[in-house]
Amino acid sequence: MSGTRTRRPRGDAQRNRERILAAADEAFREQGTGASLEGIARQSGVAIGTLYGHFPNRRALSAALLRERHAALFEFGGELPERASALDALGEWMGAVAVHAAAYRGLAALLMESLDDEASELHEACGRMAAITEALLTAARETGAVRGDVTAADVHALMNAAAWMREQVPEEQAEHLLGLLVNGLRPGGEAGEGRRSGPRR
Amino acid sequence: MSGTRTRRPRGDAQRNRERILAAADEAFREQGTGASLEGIARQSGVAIGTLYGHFPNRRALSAALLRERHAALFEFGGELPERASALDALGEWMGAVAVHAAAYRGLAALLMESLDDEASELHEACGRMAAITEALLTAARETGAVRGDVTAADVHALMNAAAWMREQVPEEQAEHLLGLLVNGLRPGGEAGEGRRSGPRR
DNA sequence: TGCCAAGTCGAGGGTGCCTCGACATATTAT
DNA sequence: ATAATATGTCGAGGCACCCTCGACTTGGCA
Repeated sequence: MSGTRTRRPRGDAQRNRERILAAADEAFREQGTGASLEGIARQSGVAIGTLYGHFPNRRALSAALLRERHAALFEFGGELPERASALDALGEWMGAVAVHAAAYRGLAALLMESLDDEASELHEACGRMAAITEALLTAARETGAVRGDVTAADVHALMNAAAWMREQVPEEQAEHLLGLLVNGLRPGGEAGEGRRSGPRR
Repeated sequence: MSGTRTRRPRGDAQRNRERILAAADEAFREQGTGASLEGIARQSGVAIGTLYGHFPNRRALSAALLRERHAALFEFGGELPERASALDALGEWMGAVAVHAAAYRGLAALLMESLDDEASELHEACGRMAAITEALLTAARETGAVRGDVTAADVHALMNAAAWMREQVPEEQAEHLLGLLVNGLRPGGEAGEGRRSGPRR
């Protein structure tokens, strides 16, 4: 009857894992989530097989890389409701997510598809993001600052679109564009299948 | 002194060119602009070298594929000013471009970077798109329906973001999201560096 | 009919993805 | 210490793709 059912993880494995993560962060930052995994392995001084031993695929690697980052994001999101106006809180949240999702080129697309894909390593994180979005959106809607026909899924898409744009234009313009996106949530030109409607009668 | 300075182009070349374009259209449609060129060559029953003989690179192929499509788009854009409200015209234009840029996954990104890249085969098309955008935007701004701080570059980014989203969500939602984007152009929450400001005055 | 520019071919060198069996070694038990 | 073995590591190898280039073929024309 052994007390420790599993061996302690090997020290070299832990070291390698960390070196791979460091190299991957640098590569993804510079070349996007499509960066060469062989290059990352090379950079970490590890064989390609070792990299795959630690991370079975590209998404697993991204997910590991994003774990802490996500934690910080969620914490920030949790504190937002105490902020000034509900619309401001929502806007800040969208900005934070957009910045986050623009960390690596291609990440926004990854997050976008992971919302519905249960198999994705990023699915859980997306779920938590969605919950925060939902809460902030509901609060904003209740103050009448946001159109009634805007869903959390819409906001998710818009945040990621903001991140996508951030990959393509200078930061200053990206900031401005985010302002336009948030502005679009406000009541005004309800598309409307027939009825014109105001947010809540 | 020959009258015809150049030989008539060979018939087989013309035929091959067309078969390549047809295969490329199908492949891009299904797999995005990143589809395998070797696969396209295979599909057209042509050797890979032949494909490269006709189109020196992927962008040239996309550009050829888009030429007619672009012509139709520009014509539509030219007629728009005669439409109802200036804001509606702008909205319709944005929708048309978004649909266009979502024809192939990845095209929106291509169009985005081609606006500034003079070397791109798509640069000219982007320029014409920008001119139309500019005209419609100016008209809309003059009616006071659009915020003063919105530039044509902003609209370009937004249209392509709409296309990007269209690649990721169901069509119906995409349509709705476009409505939100257009709504964001309207006066209301001018970002403002410090001053809160009203739209004009 | 025959010349030859225009077009076609596909091997080949480079890169990347991912798998898998052989091999190495850190940890634990003796 | 030493051996036993679970845990890691290695990198060749099969496959796909990109793109180039020299050898070859063929359609248009005189």
